[in-house]
Parts: sequence; structure tokens; C-alpha cells
Amino acid sequence: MKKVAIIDEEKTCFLCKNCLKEWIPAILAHKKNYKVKKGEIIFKEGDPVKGIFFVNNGIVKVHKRWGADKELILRFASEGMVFGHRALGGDGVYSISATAIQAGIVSYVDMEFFETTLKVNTDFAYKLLMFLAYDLRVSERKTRNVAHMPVKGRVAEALIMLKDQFGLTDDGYINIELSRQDLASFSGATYETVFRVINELISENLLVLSGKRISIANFEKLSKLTEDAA
Amino acid sequence: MKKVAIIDEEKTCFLCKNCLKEWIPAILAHKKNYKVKKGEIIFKEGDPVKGIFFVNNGIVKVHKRWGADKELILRFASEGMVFGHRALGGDGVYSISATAIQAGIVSYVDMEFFETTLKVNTDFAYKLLMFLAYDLRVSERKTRNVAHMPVKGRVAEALIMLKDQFGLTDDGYINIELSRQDLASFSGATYETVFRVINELISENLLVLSGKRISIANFEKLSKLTEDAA
DNA sequence: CGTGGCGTTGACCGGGATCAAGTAGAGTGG
DNA sequence: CCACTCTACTTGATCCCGGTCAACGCCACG
Repeated sequence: MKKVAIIDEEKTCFLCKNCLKEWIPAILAHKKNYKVKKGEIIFKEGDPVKGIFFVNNGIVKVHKRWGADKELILRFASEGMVFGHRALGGDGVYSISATAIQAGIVSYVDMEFFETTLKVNTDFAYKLLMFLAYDLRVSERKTRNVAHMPVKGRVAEALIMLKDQFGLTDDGYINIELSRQDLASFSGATYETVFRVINELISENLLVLSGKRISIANFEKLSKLTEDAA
Repeated sequence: MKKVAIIDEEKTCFLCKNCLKEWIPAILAHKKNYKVKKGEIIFKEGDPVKGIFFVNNGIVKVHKRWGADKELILRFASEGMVFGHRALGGDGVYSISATAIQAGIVSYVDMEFFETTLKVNTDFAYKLLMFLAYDLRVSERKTRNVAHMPVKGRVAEALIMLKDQFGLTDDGYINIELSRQDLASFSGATYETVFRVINELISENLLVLSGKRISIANFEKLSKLTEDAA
């Protein structure tokens, strides 16, 4: 995975794709594996913290609910990425939920062991630090966007982020199968609105659909929508 | 400063009020001081990263703009707190702005020195890690709130956070003088809307005003507004 | 063939942004 | 001390984006 283009152009991301094994053999030795199926809840807000998780394969959404039926997807964790790390030093319960949206295998190490490792392995702690700072920049950008950017721009940004994280298929479509509902939750808008916005983007020739797969037809114009007019 | 009550009840916060000197004498020896006056911009989005900052005294707002005249205040840094730490491992420019809203003295150490210290001082790195994880939880809660919580709840939460961070004066008012504009930006809403909402809260006897100072008259009911109905 | 779930679309509505205008201080200069 | 300006606060009127609700089509599946 490359870092989200909007934030940081060319550097590769910390703690993601394949870099896991280089840094933390001690942790890898201790991890326990879970097989998860599509839609399976790994943990949810308020659950007692079990540990810190890694995606071996599959895709996990990290999300936060509001009320009975509103959620916001904060990020997707794909192969090699950590999740549940926000629980570090917290009050012992998860502040977010994690749900598999594509079947796969996730691993976890209990928090105590992880924290011990951090204290011992300076290099790893440092890299995790960098990753958290990065995470924070992404999160704060998202907050700003939800507060001020119109839905159209948020959908555009969401698609660009998905493209950056998951890449393209051979025929140029964004390489993730995402329900419209999840795309909406990731954009911080409703199902119906996102639907309409996507139609708009298609009629403006910025996107092309094939079933539920999405292809970006005009990257330039799409990323213009994510820019600040000033 | 206590941690924001909503997130984490009783623990004291990392890297804040007075704990600075215990952890990082090396850094304190290297810091340079700046006197800032009210309204002075310390750095802004896009500026090249100078270093990491600390508040000696005064209050600094950390904010992010959208367009010419919209901003979102992400947090306030008061005595003893760090800011600019999101720049760690970034692309060399600040992704947010920092502006003094109360005159005081801020210090900074250049990023290179800070990063070196982090690599050497494991304990400090670990504590910063915990702090970043905490920051992330707060940030993600805020994102969710802006996406789904109505303005009234956001204003309520903003006031509670201010009370937790700045405490109360002897006569029970929140101990910070904040312009309505800043309160609005912190709540992620417009000036006028926040004004109306505050009036509403007053007529419901949840708040009392004295000039621009605000007192929480009914904490119970106010914090109810920040809760998820489900 | 019904039935249930999701995709699609239209109609409506309301929260909150925007616009406009008036008021009250807080300096500032004469 | 008053007039003048400037900025912040206050309030009403209006508008519109996007959320809500409802209906319909479509396909899968029992």
C-alpha cells in the first residue's frame, strides 16, 4: 500500500503490507490467528480490549457507530495492517468496532505482551509512533472534511483513498468490492445521497461503473473536487 | 489537566501540565522560547516543519482551514501540552495551523533533535505513543460527532471538554475566555447556529451566561445531549 | 410463484448554513 | 467628552443540501 496520495505522495506506509515480518519477529511468534468470515464482527465498541490485531489477509473495516443505525467507517485495514492500536493506554475497552468485510485471517497479540515489546524494541516503538502520527493526520483531515467539504468531494476523496489503498484491477477498476452502504459510511453520508452523487459523477464522465465495480475515468477532475477552493 | 471525561474518566493525561520536566530534561535544555501575543500565528498549514512545540503558558488553538473562511479547531493546547507533534514522520510541512488565543510563551525543539531523543529515550517514546493513541481516540470521536451528532450535542460536548481542560473559576464559570467564533469552530458549526443553540440551552436551564463567560448549570442534562440515543 | 433483500428513484422536509441588518462595546482621535 | 470606526455580538429571514421516507423494479432463492 502506498500512503494516501492526498496526504503524502510517494513514501511507503509504515506497518503495512509485508513490512510486518521484518520488524517484529517476536510479536509474530506470539500471535494467535483467527479465521473470519465476511461480515463477522471482530470486536465492537465497549468490548474489553483483547489485544492488538493484524490482518493476514482479507479486509477489515474500522468503524464507529452513532445511534442504532448510523455508522462512520474510519479506515480499512488490509493485508499486513494493524488495527485496534488505538486501544493503547486507553481505559480497557475498544472505542471503535472492527468488522471483516472480506473473509480472511486476522491475528492478535494480547495487549500486555505488545506493550512489553514496545518498551523493549525501541525501533519498533519509533516506527509505530510515526504510524500513529500519520494516522492522526489522516483522521484530522477526515474530521475537517466531514465538517466542511460537501458530500461530492467526500465521495471523491473516499474513492481516491480506496484506489490508493487497494489499487486497480487489470481492467482499471478499483480493486475492492464494497457495498454501497459501506462506501456511504466511509464518506460520512447516506446511502441514497452517495448513490445520487455517483450518478452525477458518472454523467460528468469522472467515473465509470461496471456492476458495483467503480473505475475512475478522470483522476484530475475527481481530485479537484477534494481541493479547497481557496 | 484531566483527560476529557467522556473518553476516559479519572486518569491524568500524558505530556501535559507539569509532567514535561520529569520526562525530558534533555529536551528542555535544548528548547527555544517564543513569546506570542494573542492572535499570533505560530505556524500554519503548508509551512515547513520547524520542530515540535510546547506551551509554557498561554493557550494555543490547533486548527485546520477549509476555503477562505472556514476553519475547524481540533484542540486547544494549554500549559505544558505539546503541539505540532502530528508533523512527526510527515512530509515536512505542517498539516494544521497553530495560533495563540491567549498571550504566553511557547517553546520548540527542532524536529531532528526531537526524533533523536525519541530514539534514545525509550520511556519518553513510549509515553508519547500512549499520548498519540489517546489523541487518535479523541480525534475519531470528533469525526464521528461531526458526521452524525446534531449541533446541539456538539456544542454540549465542546463545553464539557473545555470545562475538563480548563476547569472552573471560583464562581463556577468555565475558565477560558473564548470568542464565539472559536467556540463555533471548535464545535464544527457556524457562529450564528452556535449562538442560537446556546440561547436554547440557557432557556432550558442547562447553561448560565455572565458576559461571555459560560457556566454549566446542569451537567447531567448537558452530557445527556452528547450521548447516543441507542 | 411469493417473498425478501438490495438497488434505484422520486417527493418531501428540516437542520443548519447563508445573507442581511441592527446593536453594543472598545478603542482612537479630535 | 463626544464622534467615528471597527469588530464582535444578536437576531430575523431565507435558502438549500442532504437526510428521511416511501415506492417500485429486479433478481435470487426457497
